[in-house]
This record gives sequence, C-alpha cells and structure tokens, in this order.
Amino acid sequence: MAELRHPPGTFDVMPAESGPWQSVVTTFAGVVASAGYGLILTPTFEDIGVFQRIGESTDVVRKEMYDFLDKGQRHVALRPEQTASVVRAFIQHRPTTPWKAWYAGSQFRFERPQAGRYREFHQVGIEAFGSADPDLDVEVVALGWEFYRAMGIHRMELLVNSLGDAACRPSYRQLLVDYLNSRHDELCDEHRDRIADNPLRVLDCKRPECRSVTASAPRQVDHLCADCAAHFARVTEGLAALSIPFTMQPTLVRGLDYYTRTTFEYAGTALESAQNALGGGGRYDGLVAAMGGPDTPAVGFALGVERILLALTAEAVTPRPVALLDAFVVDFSGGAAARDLTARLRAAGLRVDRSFDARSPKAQFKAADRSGARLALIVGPDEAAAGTVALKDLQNVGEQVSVPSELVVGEVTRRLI
RNA sequence: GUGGCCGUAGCUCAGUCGGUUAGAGCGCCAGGUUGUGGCCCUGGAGGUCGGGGGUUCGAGUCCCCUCGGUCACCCCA
Repeated sequence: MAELRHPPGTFDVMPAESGPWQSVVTTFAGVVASAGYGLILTPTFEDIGVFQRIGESTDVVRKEMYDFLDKGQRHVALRPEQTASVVRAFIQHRPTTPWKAWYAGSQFRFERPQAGRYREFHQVGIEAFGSADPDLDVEVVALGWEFYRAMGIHRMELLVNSLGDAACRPSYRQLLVDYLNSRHDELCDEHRDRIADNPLRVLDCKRPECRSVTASAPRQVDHLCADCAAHFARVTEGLAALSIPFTMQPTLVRGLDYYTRTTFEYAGTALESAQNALGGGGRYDGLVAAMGGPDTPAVGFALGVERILLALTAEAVTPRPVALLDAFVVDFSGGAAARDLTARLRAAGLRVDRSFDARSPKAQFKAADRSGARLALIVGPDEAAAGTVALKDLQNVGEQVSVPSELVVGEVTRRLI
C-alpha cells in the first residue's frame, strides 16, 4: 500500500483519454481569438491576499482555500479561481484598455471531492477590462455560448440576472435583510445566522426551507437604479438580437461577492443539479479598484473543463478520436533502417513511429496495427538491396506496393490525402 | 466538516458454510507462421486478496482499527 498515487481530489489524464481535453482548449482558443482575446498566463499560486479580495464571506475564501506557508514564511494559496489573478496582473502591468485576455489552467479548492468536483480542476475563461458598455457583457456571454455550441453541447440553458451596483444594491440589500429577518425561523441552519453577513447568499441556497422563503423574497431586478436598469435592458436586448435564448433567474447571485450588474450561468440540463454549472461569470466593476487599481469596469466568465466533459458524456457527444500517426515503420534488418527512415519522414512533417528492440515481424505489425497508423512502411534486407521501401495499407485489406526509397515521402503524403 | 457504499491480476469482476496450490474474461508477451497486423489455436508472465492487529487447527471470507477510492449534503467549475 506504500504505492504512490495522485493526491486526493486530483487525477491523471492518460494519453488515451486526453483527446477531449485537447479539443476543449483548442476549440476555446479559436472562439475567443475570433473576438480579439489574447492568452494570459499567471502564477498557479499567489499571495493569499490576492484571493481574499474575492470576498471574506464567500465559501471560496472561508473554507475552500488551498493555502499554506512557504519556506520563506509567506502565506500563499493555490488559486481557487483566476479572475483575481488576472485583475492583479492587470493592476501590476497597467495595460491600456480596452484589454481582453483568455486563460486555461488549473484551479484548486480544498474540499471533499465528488462527481464533477475536484481539488484540482480546470477552467478556461476570458476577462475584458475597461468598458462598462452592456454590449461587452453581450459579447462575453455570446462567446461562451458559441463555445459550448462548437463543442457540441446543446442541452444547456443560459441563466441571467442583474445584481445592481453601489447605487442600488445597498437599499435592496436592506430590503432583503428585513424580509429574511421577518422569516428568520424558517431558514436552514447554515443561513439563519448569516443574514447580516451575506444576505444575497441565502438566495441561492438549495435547501427547501430556504427555497420557500426566497421564492417570495424581494428581487434585485425589481429594485435597480435607472442606470442599472438601462444597462440590463440593453444586455437582454443584445442577447435577443443575437438569438441567444436565456432565462431570467432573479435568485442567481453566484458564489463570488465581487459581481455587479450582470451575472450569468450556463447550466447543463443533461446533468445532475449538483454539478450542472457548466460555467458562469458576470460583471465586476468594483473589483479592480478594490484591489488597489484604477477604477476600471470589467466583465468575464470561467467555464469548467470537467463539467464540459461531463456534459459531453451525458449528451453522448463523443469527439471523434484523431489518429496519432500517419505511418509506422517495420524493420526486419535490425533497426538502423527504421531509425533513418523515421527521421526522414518526420523531417518532412509526417507523424511516424516504429518498434524498438528488433522485435519479431509479427510483433512489429501488431504494434503497427495498434498504433492506428494508416500505413506500414517495411524495410529489410530485400528492400535495402533493391533500394526500395514496401508500403502497406493497414486499413484496407492486403495491398502492399514497393516504392523507390527516395520517393517514399511523396508516396506516403499522396496516400494520406 | 458529516454520512452511505466499495477495496481480489494492468482493466472488469467471480470466489459457496471459514478449508488445502486464489480463478475467469479482456489486455500484455511468446509460439503456431525464419519477412507481414486484425480472426483463430496453444502456452506464458502477472497477486502482500489495500494495510495492521485479533479470533481459529486453518482467514480473500469473521471481528476491530487504519489507509484509500467513490457518491451524497452545502456550495460551486
């Protein structure tokens, strides 16, 4: 049992299963590149202060932070999400706005793992800084929508809400606090004592007790100031104009305290509710300033890679596996000929593998077959003497032809078309 | 943090009432075929039965502890 294994809540993606992972990232990169987003890489860990700005009353900060003291006694944390890191980078480097960035990478939250939820998980996302234009909210939401469509996910609904801003949130918040206090005894244990702490969070509690209370709670959308109302109207108008269906969800507050105005979530309808959040995001006009930067509006989203893969499975959308190899070289003369031929073919841009250890012909052909290569290229004493390479089609029956050695690259290329 | 379920070969699993040398299928390797894959046949390698302790003449099987996995609750990705 002293066997080494990955830590709890983490996993390996072996080459045989990594195809869908690759397609998530390449598809996402293509979609966001079409709108001018550039790739950003930030550290996997940051000073814990970076993430504490997410909000002291959020679960992410209160109980899910994967933090520790390093050898220099610095209190650091593995990033639980990437928006805070991107904001920190924005403030540190002060790029000119509008500024658009996308990312892909690991996130960490220290909690008990279960289906679709891990201690190390993966997200792709975008962040756009420097504009409060509601059309930018629409662009961001639309890019996520387009990405899911490109992945082949259709059983999904888009939930949207507006949380207001500094002008209208406080008065609404008080309204909500008063309401919740009036029905204090009916709430679930966890939220009964947190009304003053973070009343909005009560809205997305899934427990029946809280649900029956929040069903008739005052809604932020009914108490928006004129600016927020106009902003939200323009967002919904834009989504309609782009033919993106959405559902108004007045209780959608999401787990992070920094959101203002627009919030949204892509919910997979083919998945269990415990892990149906495929992705989500919103506007966070106050976060940059709160973290010490210039007053800068921003909006973005993060999409969960594991959830995307779950949804693909649930919808039975299996991305077609791609062949890893064009050709497999079989050598009956010891290996030197295979060494030289694979090098030539690879230099010509072909994907080629071979056997090692001078294995038997049967074993080499078996390996060629398992590799999925389209062609087997055979070199041995006979071919060496004649200056040729035998070329065999592994996917159709039988056919084997002899090609002059110097013409092999051209012949292989021709046959792959 | 709390709770349910599960740990036997690389994988999926069987293993009766506690009984002698722990099995199957798939996969892997080799041979059948001195230079030809898939199908077939034959053979082989591969196990601390998660770990420790206990009961017993005897434990994969029963008991205790422990480690790991998995699922759920809250919340999220």
